[in-house]
Amino acid sequence: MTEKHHFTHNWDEKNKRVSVSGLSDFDLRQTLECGQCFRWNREQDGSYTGVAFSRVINIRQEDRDLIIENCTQDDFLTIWVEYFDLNRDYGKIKKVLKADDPVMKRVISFGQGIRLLKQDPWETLISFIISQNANIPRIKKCIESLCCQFGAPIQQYRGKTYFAFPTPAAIIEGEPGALGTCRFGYREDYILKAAKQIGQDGGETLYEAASLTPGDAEQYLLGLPGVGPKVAGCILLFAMGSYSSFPIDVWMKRIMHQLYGLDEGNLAQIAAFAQDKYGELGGFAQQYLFYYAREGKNREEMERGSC
DNA sequence: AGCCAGGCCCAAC
DNA sequence: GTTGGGCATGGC
Repeated sequence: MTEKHHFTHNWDEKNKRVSVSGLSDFDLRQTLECGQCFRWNREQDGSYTGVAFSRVINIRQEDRDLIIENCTQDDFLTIWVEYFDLNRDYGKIKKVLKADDPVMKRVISFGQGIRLLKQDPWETLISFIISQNANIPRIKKCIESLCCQFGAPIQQYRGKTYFAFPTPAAIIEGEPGALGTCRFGYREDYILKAAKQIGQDGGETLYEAASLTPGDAEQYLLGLPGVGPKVAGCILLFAMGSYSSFPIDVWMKRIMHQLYGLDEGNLAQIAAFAQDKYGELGGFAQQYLFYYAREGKNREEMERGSC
């Protein structure tokens, strides 16, 4: 019994273009700019070009359609359907979260088209080690630098060279001192140690962690250098399909205080509240809340700038 | 200029 | 087991 498809797709083999139509609850911009991923760049025409799983694509949305350029049908089916979580019924999820919760009704209306991307665990691990005590523009720069320095070139696309996310071996065997040019600061040591540890078995343990129970997977992740509860939560949620995971950072603390009156300093209280209120859907709730928190900041800045 | 950023580590209780 | 200071760096 396969899951029901909520979309149809066509492909143009000659032009390497795949068109997806009939999507609902999908907003490309919200999905790619809500802070879960760092390697997508918005082009002049509103499309996005990015790299995941060593493939370069350009993607744009027109109403309920997606147009994916530089993409074979095979890649669409084996990579991008899962990456963009196209088979999940987000209408149902939002309905459950909104039931008897006016807060979530408002929060979800802001990010109604967010999807949880299914990303690569190794890339997600390193990306969120980098993310600690940094802001999103800086995280993007660090990752870009890492990929340019150590990643394998994939292809020239529209005049630019795109690089794969580097393997652990590529990072370990890179030019001594090259890591320093990425400007990771104190995170550099975590990254090098993580690369050594993960590279030891070719990433096997990390990739198998996804099939453990969420609790066991979290315990494994917490043993990696530079990985604490928040980073582990992001890896579980964005790469391992643990959708009950509810990563709590400074934005989440603030917004949970603002919206639900919880104590910002009491991490355990916030976690327990989320577990109780959102349960298995915690990860989805977390993304809507995080987006709302950051959108709210952007709104304030716009308002300040205009007067 | 100075505060803050998708926190974690480690020492001191 | 909990708490708090220190932490490289750059965005804003």
